[in-house]
Amino acid sequence: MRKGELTRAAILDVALDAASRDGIEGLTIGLLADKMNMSKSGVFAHFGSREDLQIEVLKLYHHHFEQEVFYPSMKEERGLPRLQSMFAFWVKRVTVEIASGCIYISGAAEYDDRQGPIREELVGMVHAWQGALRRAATQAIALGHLHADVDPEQIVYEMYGLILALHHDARFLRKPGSVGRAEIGFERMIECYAPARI
Amino acid sequence: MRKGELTRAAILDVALDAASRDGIEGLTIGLLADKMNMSKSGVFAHFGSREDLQIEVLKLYHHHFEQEVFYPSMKEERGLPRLQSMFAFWVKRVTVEIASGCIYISGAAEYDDRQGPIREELVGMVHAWQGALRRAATQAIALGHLHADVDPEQIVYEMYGLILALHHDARFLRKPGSVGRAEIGFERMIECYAPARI
DNA sequence: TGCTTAATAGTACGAGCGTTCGATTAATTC
DNA sequence: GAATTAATCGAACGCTCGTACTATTAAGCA
Repeated sequence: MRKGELTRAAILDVALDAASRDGIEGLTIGLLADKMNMSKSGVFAHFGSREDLQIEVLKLYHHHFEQEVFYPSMKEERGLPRLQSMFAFWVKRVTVEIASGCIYISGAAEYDDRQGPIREELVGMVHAWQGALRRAATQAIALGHLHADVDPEQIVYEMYGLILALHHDARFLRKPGSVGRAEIGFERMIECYAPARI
Repeated sequence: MRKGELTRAAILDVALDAASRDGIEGLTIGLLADKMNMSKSGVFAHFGSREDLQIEVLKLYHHHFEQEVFYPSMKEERGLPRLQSMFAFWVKRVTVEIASGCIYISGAAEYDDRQGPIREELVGMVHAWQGALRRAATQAIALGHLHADVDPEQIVYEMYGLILALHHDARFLRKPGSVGRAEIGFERMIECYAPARI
């Protein structure tokens, strides 16, 4: 591996950390240069522009998310177990992230009104994750783990809400006990949407 | 009313609009000056600092929120009707805001890691609203409208999650049908937490 | 080791930021 | 209408930003 690729990766690591804290829009080449003990132009040279750097950071975050949440839960058997596993890993990830922040969530707030490639990238990633959740929910319904009348989109919506509330209460309000509430809310939802008893 | 107070109010109106779109941190004196057809220093003179301006904008938003959500629902009778009314007015407000954005929500993302007076102001406002929700939920439980074993905090948590998901899906993802999902989720939660049948 | 190419540093530019200050115009009061 | 105070402007300051250039140093390879 060439040296350039190595530094580039190191910069992206630092950038991901900074973006988790201050948001994608808070990323600054000068700040990265400081943290890397490099010159601004030295950092800049690795990316064609600030926007390219921001998109690379997004892709790196997406990769981490896949590794820590998506792939592990895909090992679980299809249907409800997988859906529960997805939620559990997701909660776990957000819990760890409470000190730093989830870029999907902060990014959604930053780019809900802007347009351009960064927004597109972000929307694509969230769509991908919501799609995975929807598929798992659909399978859970098809396998009879959940009531046949339930709309999978509704399940995705409520799961997302529970995670957003977790991020909000734990990270912004710094309120203890939020993780437990997310779990209780999820269990209650699953119970509620359970198949009709015979 | 002096002329100064009038322009000040006009600036704050424009600033609230801009902050709803681009966030509190996106507020810029130069931008306001442009929109007001004034000089930067002319705008600046009405506020001691940018930070003061931002806090005034927060207070103005809080006032609107109270007028449109809090006070109307307090007219409803205590317990479940009031809680339902709070949710309904809240949904209505966020729905209208989809084009511009809710400052409580975007602010939470912007200031979850910063500190200072703006964060304090924001946290205080959200606390106040969550407190109002908790009181309503507590009353609903006390009046037997909801099951005695339910934790009021859990209800506030889930209501907040439904609204956050609405803001996320409708405003960021621009996904249709989100309002319906918020309502379905709320109704299901109420049903779930209904008092035990005799 | 020497040559070629990659990686980094240094400097500069123009723009926008919040803020200060003195001048100037407009509104209010007598 | 004159005197006084309030409101606004204009220019400037120091800062940080992304980016463009050229020079310099380090790495990779023959």
